[in-house]
Amino acid sequence: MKIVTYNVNGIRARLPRFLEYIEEQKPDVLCLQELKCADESFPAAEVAATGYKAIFHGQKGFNGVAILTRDGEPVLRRMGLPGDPDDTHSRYIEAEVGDLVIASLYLPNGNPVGTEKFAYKLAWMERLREHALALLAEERPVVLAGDWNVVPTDEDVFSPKAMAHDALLQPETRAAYRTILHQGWTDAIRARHPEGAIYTFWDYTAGCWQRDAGFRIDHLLLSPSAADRFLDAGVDKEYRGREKASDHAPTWVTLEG
DNA sequence: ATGACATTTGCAAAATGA
Repeated sequence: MKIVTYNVNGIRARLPRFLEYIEEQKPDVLCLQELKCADESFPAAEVAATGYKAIFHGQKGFNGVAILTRDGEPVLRRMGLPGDPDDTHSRYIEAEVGDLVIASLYLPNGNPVGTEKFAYKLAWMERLREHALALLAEERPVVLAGDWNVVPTDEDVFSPKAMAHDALLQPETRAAYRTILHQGWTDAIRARHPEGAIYTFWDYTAGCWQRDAGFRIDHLLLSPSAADRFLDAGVDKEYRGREKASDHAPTWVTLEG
């Protein structure tokens, strides 16, 4: 089965791209981020017409996450991470999909470094660390899919020097990501492509797409029993070059079963 | 770089992104 994470940068602005992606790739599970719409503005009728079933956690203007399934339907487990009842951002949704647990997450960007936005990013990652540990304790196949807003290593960005001051590359950001990984998760893209650059995001500005100045920030983390079923992983890069594309490309893993 | 470009809100220009 093909499980995809796709930061759409506005579900309504991206509707033609989103619908053609479903039509062409027919993913079993599609995790979306940056819906940028309130729940009442979610294009439910257009999604229903595809035959996919969706659960979503929207927010007016920014954020917003969803999980869509081709067969059956996602059964909601939680919206929002535990650990901060005052957090109003719609950045996490988790569901049962068949025998899998699947999360669609949109980790805070955190720029600029040294502000409360960066502190919020690190605090959110600490809450994710705790929740990820609880998920592992269930000893089930789990996929943590999303826009992590983390460049794990210098190999994962076109210019570590140019981006050295960015929140996505900070040592604290990378340490927090590694701490989660080392709980026992498998980074599916790196497992399949152990060497070299493989990007999932290209900024709209400065001709970044045209000169392949990208970042690897969309990740699919597999629990041990999900990793046992690992088949393949990749980036549907071609979609980034289409008309009115998102600045992210769909990023995927295939699992047995 | 208070930058580039894109999206949303709301109807101008600010917020957000990475």
